[in-house]
Amino acid sequence: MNIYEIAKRAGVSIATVSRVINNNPNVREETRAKVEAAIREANYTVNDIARSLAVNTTHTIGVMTSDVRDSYYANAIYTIEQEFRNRGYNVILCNTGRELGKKKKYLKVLLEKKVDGIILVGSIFKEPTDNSHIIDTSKKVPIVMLNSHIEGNNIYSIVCDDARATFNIVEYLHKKGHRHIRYIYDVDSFSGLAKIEGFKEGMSYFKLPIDKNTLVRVESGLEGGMEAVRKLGEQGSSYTALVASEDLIAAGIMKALRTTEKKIPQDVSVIGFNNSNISLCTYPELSSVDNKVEDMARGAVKTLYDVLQSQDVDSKKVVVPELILRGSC
Amino acid sequence: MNIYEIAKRAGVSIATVSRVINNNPNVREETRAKVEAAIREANYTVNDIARSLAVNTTHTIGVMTSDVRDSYYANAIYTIEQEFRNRGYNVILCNTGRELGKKKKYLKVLLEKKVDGIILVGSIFKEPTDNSHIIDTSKKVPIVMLNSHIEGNNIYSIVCDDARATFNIVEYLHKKGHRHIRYIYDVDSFSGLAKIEGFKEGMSYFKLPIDKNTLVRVESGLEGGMEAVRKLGEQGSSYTALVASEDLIAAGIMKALRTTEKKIPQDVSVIGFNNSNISLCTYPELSSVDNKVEDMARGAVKTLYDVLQSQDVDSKKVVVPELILRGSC
DNA sequence: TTTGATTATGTAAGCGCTTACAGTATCATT
DNA sequence: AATGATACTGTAAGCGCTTACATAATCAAA
Repeated sequence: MNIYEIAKRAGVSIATVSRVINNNPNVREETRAKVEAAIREANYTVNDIARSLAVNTTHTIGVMTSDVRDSYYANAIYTIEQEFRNRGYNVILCNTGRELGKKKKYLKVLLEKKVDGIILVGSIFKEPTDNSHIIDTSKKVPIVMLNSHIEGNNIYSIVCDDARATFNIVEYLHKKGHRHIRYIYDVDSFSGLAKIEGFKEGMSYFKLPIDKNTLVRVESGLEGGMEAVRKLGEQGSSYTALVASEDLIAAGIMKALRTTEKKIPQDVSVIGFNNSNISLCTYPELSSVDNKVEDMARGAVKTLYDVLQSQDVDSKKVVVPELILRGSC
Repeated sequence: MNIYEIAKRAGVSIATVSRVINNNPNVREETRAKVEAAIREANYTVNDIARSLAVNTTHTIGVMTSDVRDSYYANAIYTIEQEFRNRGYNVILCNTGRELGKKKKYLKVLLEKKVDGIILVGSIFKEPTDNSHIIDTSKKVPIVMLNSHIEGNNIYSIVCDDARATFNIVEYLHKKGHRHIRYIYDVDSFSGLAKIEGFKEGMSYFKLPIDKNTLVRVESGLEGGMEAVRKLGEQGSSYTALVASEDLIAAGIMKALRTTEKKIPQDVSVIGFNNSNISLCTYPELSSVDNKVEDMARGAVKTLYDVLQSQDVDSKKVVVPELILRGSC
């Protein structure tokens, strides 16, 4: 079933059918009605692939992330999908994990599928300092990075000021009288590094002691938090506040602390990141940094959309995080 | 940059270029090398849109769900995406919410985009008993439903035996001596109804009292759980066990119970559904039904893939849930 | 060398659409 | 009635690929 068939049924040319489909005003009302009737009777739906080929645009956006199961990314992706759908675009979802090879392959596929643009959600890692795959891809299609940043001609980014967030946490804890603060983190992502930086800055600004035990690197997730408490116990170093790079780690910390004699928040304060719904499920409720992921997602969509409309846009935007205080500190 | 350009550069015909791109063995090694060199030099990538038009397949699957932010759905979608990617397919993500209108629109778009198949993750609701949009769509493209089911010629489904799960919960609680069990639920989804049914069956099988206060309908999420505890308090009816249709509701229940004099699990047991990571973040840890969402997702992908390969498949598969016992009961 | 089989390459049509351009109605003005 | 402007419709080319079919090259066997 195609445009020719409809044209035949309605007794008009294919150009007219096309005009009707695309709401071109230059069609007599009578003709339009005939065509629409034929479309309805034949249960015809336009072939967007053919259209895409003809007009050289797919109205499809590639969205890459390491893992949608992470609620932080899920939030971003939900918002991106909705916002783009409202603008008539669809989203191809790509879960890349952390392997560079997989990312490269996905980028290639997205180019082949002729997406109009790509949004990278999080996850530029330090290890492969090589971002050439992104640069190369950006030569063919605009790229917006959400909570990551690299320079490039057709690359735009929108980040949360994570460094400021950790700085503020330290500031807050310092004001509350904490002197022995530890930072627990998992991966060396772009935002992960920013958080570490802000944390260190805060510590030195407030003249708080910092040594090789201050930063504790662990596995991701709940397990990581529990691992952290174990490690700290082994080190024997004292602490009154633990800052985690992510809520799930923080939850793991709270869980593990329950097996010790330390009470939250009396003996130790815990603060997490991302303000996910987990922070409301723990007991006590977890203080956490709201890094405005929906705002970032909306910003990313707006930026990319504007680029696609050939409008001028800032190549970098920054959103300001907010520390949400709850029972855990 | 297209196949003609490459053909010119390599001094061959476009057919040969196409053969090289598609790994057709009938190409002399020498020729292949020339073409590959040209492709590399020109930094050419095949236009999959044109290919799709020519071969009438897109290698794209539409995946519809009400909301990826729900960790249950996120798990399903992650698995679906990965499994399909491994088979050379990409996934278009659609968050439909619960509005029928939105679902219809998405289905239309997916047909226009010529997806090879559609997976519906959860969420067939009772209210609109009208599933004609799904039936209609299935006439053009195969549909696999994950944890929902309707009859249809080109419709396949894979469900978890949720009724059995709730029955087993009641059985378990009964064995533990509980006599006053309440069921807290939010929406009337397909699986939601199955759970209710299994619950009722269990209650009557074990001769447990059931009246209009036994089932408590609430809002979704944490709020819903808290709402439930409030309602139960108002009703003044006694209870020693609360079964929630979802972990987040259960978490809300636990949270609200903390504001009362009731202790978990001493005074009241709580059991949730989905075995999400939330169940490990609460205190005590939440018992929950593992409804094998990854298994279902894998099954859905396999089914759809087999259909696309014109293989025979069962039109309905069932996976068996498992009750995971933790500290909350 | 000729032959026939086999392998490699090219030609051209077709996938379903958009759109520039041309052509035909329609109609108010002169 | 002739004219031009305006509104509507049709023709045909082109988007970048695949693939059936035709043709050309290669080579072993007779």
